[in-house]
Amino acid sequence: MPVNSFEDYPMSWKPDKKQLVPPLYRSVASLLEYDILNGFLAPNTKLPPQRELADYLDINLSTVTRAFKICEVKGLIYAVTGRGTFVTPNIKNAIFMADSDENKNYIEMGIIKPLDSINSFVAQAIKSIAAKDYLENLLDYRHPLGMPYHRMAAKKWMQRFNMDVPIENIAITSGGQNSFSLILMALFHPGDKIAVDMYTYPNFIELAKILNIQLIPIEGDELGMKPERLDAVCRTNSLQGIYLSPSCNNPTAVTMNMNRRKEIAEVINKYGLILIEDDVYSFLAPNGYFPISHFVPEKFVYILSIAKSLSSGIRVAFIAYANQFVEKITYGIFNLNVKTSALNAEIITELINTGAAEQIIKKKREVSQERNRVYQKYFQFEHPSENPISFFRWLPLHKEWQLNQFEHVALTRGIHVYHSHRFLVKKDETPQFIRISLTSPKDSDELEKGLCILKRFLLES
Amino acid sequence: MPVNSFEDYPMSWKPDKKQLVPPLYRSVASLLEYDILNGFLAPNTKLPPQRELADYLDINLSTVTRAFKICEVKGLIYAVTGRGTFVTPNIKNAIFMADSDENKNYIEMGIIKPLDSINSFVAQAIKSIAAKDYLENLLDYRHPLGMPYHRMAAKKWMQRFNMDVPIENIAITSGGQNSFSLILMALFHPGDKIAVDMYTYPNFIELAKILNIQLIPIEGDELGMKPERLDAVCRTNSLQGIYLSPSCNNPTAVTMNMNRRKEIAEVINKYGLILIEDDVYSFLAPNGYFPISHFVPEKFVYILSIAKSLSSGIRVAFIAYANQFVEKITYGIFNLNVKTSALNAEIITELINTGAAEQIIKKKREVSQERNRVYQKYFQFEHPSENPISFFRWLPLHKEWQLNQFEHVALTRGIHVYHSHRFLVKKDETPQFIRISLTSPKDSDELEKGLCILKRFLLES
DNA sequence: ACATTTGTTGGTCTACATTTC
DNA sequence: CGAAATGTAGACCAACAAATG
Repeated sequence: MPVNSFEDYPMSWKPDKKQLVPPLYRSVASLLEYDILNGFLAPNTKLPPQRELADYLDINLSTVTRAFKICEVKGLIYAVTGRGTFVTPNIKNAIFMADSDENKNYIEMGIIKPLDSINSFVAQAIKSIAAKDYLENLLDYRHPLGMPYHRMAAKKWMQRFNMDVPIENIAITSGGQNSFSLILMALFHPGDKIAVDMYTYPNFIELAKILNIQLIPIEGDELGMKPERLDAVCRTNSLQGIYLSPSCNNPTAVTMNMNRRKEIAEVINKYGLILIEDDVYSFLAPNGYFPISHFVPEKFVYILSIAKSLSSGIRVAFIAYANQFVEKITYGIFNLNVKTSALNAEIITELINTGAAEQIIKKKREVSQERNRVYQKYFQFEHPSENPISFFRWLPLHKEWQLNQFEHVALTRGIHVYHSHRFLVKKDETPQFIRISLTSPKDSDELEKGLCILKRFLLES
Repeated sequence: MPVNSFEDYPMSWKPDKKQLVPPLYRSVASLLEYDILNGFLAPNTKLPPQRELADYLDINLSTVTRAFKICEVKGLIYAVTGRGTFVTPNIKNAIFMADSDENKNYIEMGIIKPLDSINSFVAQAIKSIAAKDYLENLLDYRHPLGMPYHRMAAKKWMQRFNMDVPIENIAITSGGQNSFSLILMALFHPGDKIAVDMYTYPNFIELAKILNIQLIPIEGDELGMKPERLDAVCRTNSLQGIYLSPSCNNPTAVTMNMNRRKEIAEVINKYGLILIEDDVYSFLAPNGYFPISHFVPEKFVYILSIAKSLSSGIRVAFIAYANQFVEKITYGIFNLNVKTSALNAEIITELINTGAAEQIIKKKREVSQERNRVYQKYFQFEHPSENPISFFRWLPLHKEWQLNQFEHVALTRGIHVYHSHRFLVKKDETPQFIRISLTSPKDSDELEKGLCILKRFLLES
């Protein structure tokens, strides 16, 4: 029996008690789902406390908890102990190129284009491969992890960035994002927890969400993630992995120095975490740096996408991994993709073996350096461990904004940029930033025009 | 307090009660996991009944249930109501090409090779594309779902098989398996249930296992899955989807006739299931057949891989889907792969638009027909709805075998074939079969040699 | 600083479904 | 065929933990 009458009590959601059929918790969940999906409950609505609902419906508290859990897993609501349960605002923060981006009337400084236009080597490589007589060898089912010759090229390219592993521990995948999918599926389970930087690559965040893997943001300082914070979190939570991009963290542009890498590696080893090291920006890092994976020999997965460095459209990445993951990753590749097209791997192999790859990254570093020089005419670097030739910059925002509001107003001014909330696992009101892509404008002039608009906009607002 | 003393009671697993720390259920689960992973509990060991363990450990029955559930989700054990709980034998049934398959001393009739060797058109297409001046347009980040021109080709190719949808409902993916991953990730949740044929494509089974999606096998007859059985299962269970391959079911080679397709579609619509239609063998089906998707316009996903029909190594598939899935699938592609290489899509587009694709499948149908003629010299078709030009055949086995035992003995005789247990969701002792690939032997002579060995082997054993 | 609000977690009980004998 | 064995599912309660004011 309900203790009180709720007739004139203002509850934000009043499910019809008569509609409840066993199993109760599922019944409640589907009523809630229905009301959210049909717009009867607006985004951000605070739902009644679980106890109150339980009382109103004359069922047990934990029955309501379970019902809410179902909706939370589906992403319909989110709950905060002590504060309450809320309807999720339907925002997708992941960053991808839309199809309709062709004839835009703004300057692109949001997504990070990889300076593909300065690069005619790839088309050249395709032509030279097409002329070869072993073409048909590239067109069958064999070598799901990559042909030995391609894995040799991958090894060589990794060595270029101070990562040295035998080809038995290397596989070819269909790009960086595909590698993340593979690793999260093959080495983790739903419900597992992975440590990430406070500000993290949004596409990794969204992927983890889809796979029900929980990300735990760890505070950092100017040098990146703080080892003592990581240690503290590991001590009280059971984490399974950690995702890092130490060459040039996206979005903060921080390059982690060798000392910090070693400290972080120590904590990783101490708690037996699986390290997922994303080294897509390795070609922008100082030459002598070793990957963190180097110091975590038992539990690393190292991902070297070539999307930013060599070619974005070919969809190839190289991954290297510790011995104990060989079987699971092999099986994961079978199950996720079967294999990556050997033709695509051959193209990248050609670039690496002819030395074209080296020329491409040399040129990209030069152009990016030039773009950063332009940036410094308008804004300054914040601290010395920011990567000086990063493709993007991270600028503190001094006024408080809503994500959508800020990005929208910027667009009406003629520039596309991203607000820091896209990069947060939990959208809190920490200090705000914007990420500015320097490589997406057509040329330095367009970049300068964009930065000029931005500077004026920030001064006015 | 335990009711009995278990000192001299023969329990197959006796965890140390003193090692239990709260939370109890997790503690029990990790003790069990430890003992399985370290070999103290052999595969197929029957664990003590949950009640007995609970009594022995002096904890509640459902605490043990929960502990076992954790291990079951991890795939360490499996439970059957009424029979007991058992340690999972560590068998991977998925079928993939191993790297070491080059110089084998047996005739390959296990995996299904797609007659790639009769096909030099693909290399030709690559050469012609390499010569084109728009090559660089294929090499960037744009058009994550596929360039409009490529989706037009996909539409055209689908129309060839009586599937007609606008290009807004079509996307290019990185092959059939990649499409399954995409669909299971984007449209389903862990714990969801999907109906499948009693005998199902093993790589779909393994993928579902990784993603914690439960497959429910439905009985069939000579025409494929029985509509009344599907209806009965849907009435008592809440299913979310169904996976079918009606053009030529793998492994049974059954082609579903139009009448059965409509009956199945009716049940699918009645219960609002999501249809996953795998039409990789459409090019082997009679010309006038409509896909089941045609009759499920609100809830279909139709997958047209070109791995068997046009080229296995290029890693491209076309998918078409109902309007309501457009957003989720688009977002899923972003998160899983970002995009599929436009170069690869261009190659297939070229094949389709030049008419080479049509020639390839014509030739493959002829060769497959010839191979089936050879097969009929040794064995007969079982019933009229088996696809007469299937790349593989499904042969009843009259003696009872263990999967590994049978395949191993066949190998020592010089032939590689697959036992029906690989295709079962639950390995029961139903009537047994073997799947024989007709297209993997080099030529008809080698096939004949293989069939000869097989026939002798089956007669002797 | 502490009591209050609110969500989370673990353990228990009971009814039920499936398989076996 | 029906009783016994065995696993499953739903609901409830109590202790706990995090946020709030």
